Amino acid sequence: MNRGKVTMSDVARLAGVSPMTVSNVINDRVRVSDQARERVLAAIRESGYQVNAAARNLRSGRSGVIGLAVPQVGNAYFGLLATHVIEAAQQHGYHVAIEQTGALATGEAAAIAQSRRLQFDGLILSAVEIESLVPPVPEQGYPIVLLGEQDRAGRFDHVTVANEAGTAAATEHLIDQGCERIAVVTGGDLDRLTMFTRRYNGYRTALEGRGIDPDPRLRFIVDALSWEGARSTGRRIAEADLGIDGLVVFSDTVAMGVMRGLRDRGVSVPDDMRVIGFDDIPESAVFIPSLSTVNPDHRWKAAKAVELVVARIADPAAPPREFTAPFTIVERESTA
Amino acid sequence: MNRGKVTMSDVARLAGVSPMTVSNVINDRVRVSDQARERVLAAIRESGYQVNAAARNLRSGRSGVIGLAVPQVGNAYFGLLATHVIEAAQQHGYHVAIEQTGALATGEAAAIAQSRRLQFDGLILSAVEIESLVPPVPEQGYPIVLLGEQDRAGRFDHVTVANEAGTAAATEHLIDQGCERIAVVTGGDLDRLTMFTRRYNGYRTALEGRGIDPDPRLRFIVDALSWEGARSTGRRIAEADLGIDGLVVFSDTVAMGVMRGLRDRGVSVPDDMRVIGFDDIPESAVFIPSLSTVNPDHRWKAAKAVELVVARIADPAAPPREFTAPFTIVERESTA
DNA sequence: TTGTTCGATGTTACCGGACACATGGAACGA
DNA sequence: TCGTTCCATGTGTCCGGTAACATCGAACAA
Repeated sequence: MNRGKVTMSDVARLAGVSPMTVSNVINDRVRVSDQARERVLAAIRESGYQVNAAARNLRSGRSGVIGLAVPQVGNAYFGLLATHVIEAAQQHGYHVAIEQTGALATGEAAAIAQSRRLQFDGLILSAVEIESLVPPVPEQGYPIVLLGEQDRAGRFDHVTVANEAGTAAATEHLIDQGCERIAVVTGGDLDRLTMFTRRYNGYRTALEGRGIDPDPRLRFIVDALSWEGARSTGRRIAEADLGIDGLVVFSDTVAMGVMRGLRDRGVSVPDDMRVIGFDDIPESAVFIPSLSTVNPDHRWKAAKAVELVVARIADPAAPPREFTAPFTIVERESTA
Repeated sequence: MNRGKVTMSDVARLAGVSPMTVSNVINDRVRVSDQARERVLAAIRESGYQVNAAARNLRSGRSGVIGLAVPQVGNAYFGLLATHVIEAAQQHGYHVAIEQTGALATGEAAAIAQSRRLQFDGLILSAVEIESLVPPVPEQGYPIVLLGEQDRAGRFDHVTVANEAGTAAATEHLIDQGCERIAVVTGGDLDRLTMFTRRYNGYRTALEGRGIDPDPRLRFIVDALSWEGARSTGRRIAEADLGIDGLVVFSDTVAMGVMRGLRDRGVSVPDDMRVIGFDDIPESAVFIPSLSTVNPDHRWKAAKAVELVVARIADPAAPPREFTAPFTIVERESTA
């Protein structure tokens, strides 16, 4: 049993055929006689041959790997996403390599460049700053699928979630539960049309649809996109003393941090204040109290994104497509 | 600005030098005159040249990528680990590709094979089943560093956590807080010397050290390594009605699931029962109640693992080394 | 002046596959 | 019997870099 240094020629010699026949057997390309095939397979087994991905890649121009760039792998939401993407990619015969962007425009640009450099056949980019990339995405012609975020310019395939409709439904759920002073927690600045803005708009739309006038004082921006940032925001909300009895939060992780902050100040969920999140990460069902949320079919999203990348790899010239994942409202203790 | 099809020869032609000089500039290999270097750099900028990783890899035999294989990326602990490994690898000029093993022996074997096939220069394997691999790890000679788990046969470099000592300290902390009937939650079967067994042993050792006779009825095996499995185990513990007032759990995620199960049955933490976990994932500080736990310096672990893999890539023949991460006990609400 | 040395740069071959095309023999029709 | 067709397999080349070695000119010593 040799150690990785067996080449195709070695196998060919062992099997008494030409290297090309070995290649044909491996890739199942053209018809090979059963006899030759079996001799080759035996030789492969015997020698422990493994194809050299670099060589194949160099010649064929394909690596069989698609990149997945997310802000942070440590975040529960992205971890969940990654799991599903890996599964979906497997079904298409692709391998997934995960990148981190740090939720920065520079990180996203770097991930795109890196993805090309490492010969990934395509990239699924869970972008948050794609709009602000300067120059506006230099990498035309390279298969990129945006996940989660939309691309106003329509340059990319993308799979998005029902940001507005989902948040609106969440807000309505709070209203249905009897909440009358519903606050919202969002992030970033609202000048740009980011995920934050879209979800905030969903909140407003729902209130207005029910004849409630949105109170600007009830809009809270997280101090930072971290556990601590969410927690301190929760404290701030508790201290604001604005008679808030319902809270719409743009993500489950932040919602949990906020609930923790509320708890720090003695505010009880759902007795004093009902809270609903967005994402339905697994932790949400376990948290105390368990968190009501919007579930944007993760598996569907991942499968669609992979499907789109694979299609684009096959046909780089096709017009970009857009899909929105279906969602459902999950009712749990936090809004009981 | 061409699109990724610029080769080194193109750059060379543009700069009026030979491809080799371009290569030398890029890799900073031998002395190149400042004049030539600048012309080459200008040509690279102008043409938008990017090295073809596949070609470089094929010729040099190195990819600059190290693999990180973990049971599931969706798990908070492994997500955290991945974050730190990515950071540490960056400092050594390496890129990280993440694999999933599913915590299965077959998955781990596949990850090793895959890692070689994809030309990763080395692999950091967060293994749980490495001992049961048959044949006992076929991939000698390939740089593999085990993370978290030990390797009894001493075949691999590994970075482990203080499983026994950490759990013992956790148990002692409960005793110090006044607990008298301390149960333990572990996983898998205890016949093999897995992480579960080691942590369980730490629990026993601590009890015996304090003159307490371990009661076998106070040993609970999680129903499954999932949120639901942990939760139902928590319910089971509550229903057991064994006068338990302290609980040592082998991981934070499972501890949270268990606390959720306790809560389902009306058991209050820490009033009725104190709970301590292991890992100190970020969520533990946010959970309600916040979870006391053992913190096995994640950053240190990741940095060490990367350091080991880099060293092994440099010298495959060096004798395997072993390191144990330092730990601290973090006291929070769950044991207050 | 001429030979030596040394640093900068060019030349050659090769890494390990896969594509395009060439070849050769069996099967078949006329 | 001979030419055609077709299928299985082999040959040559190239993918885009880089290691090893060759070369060339300037600086220097004798």
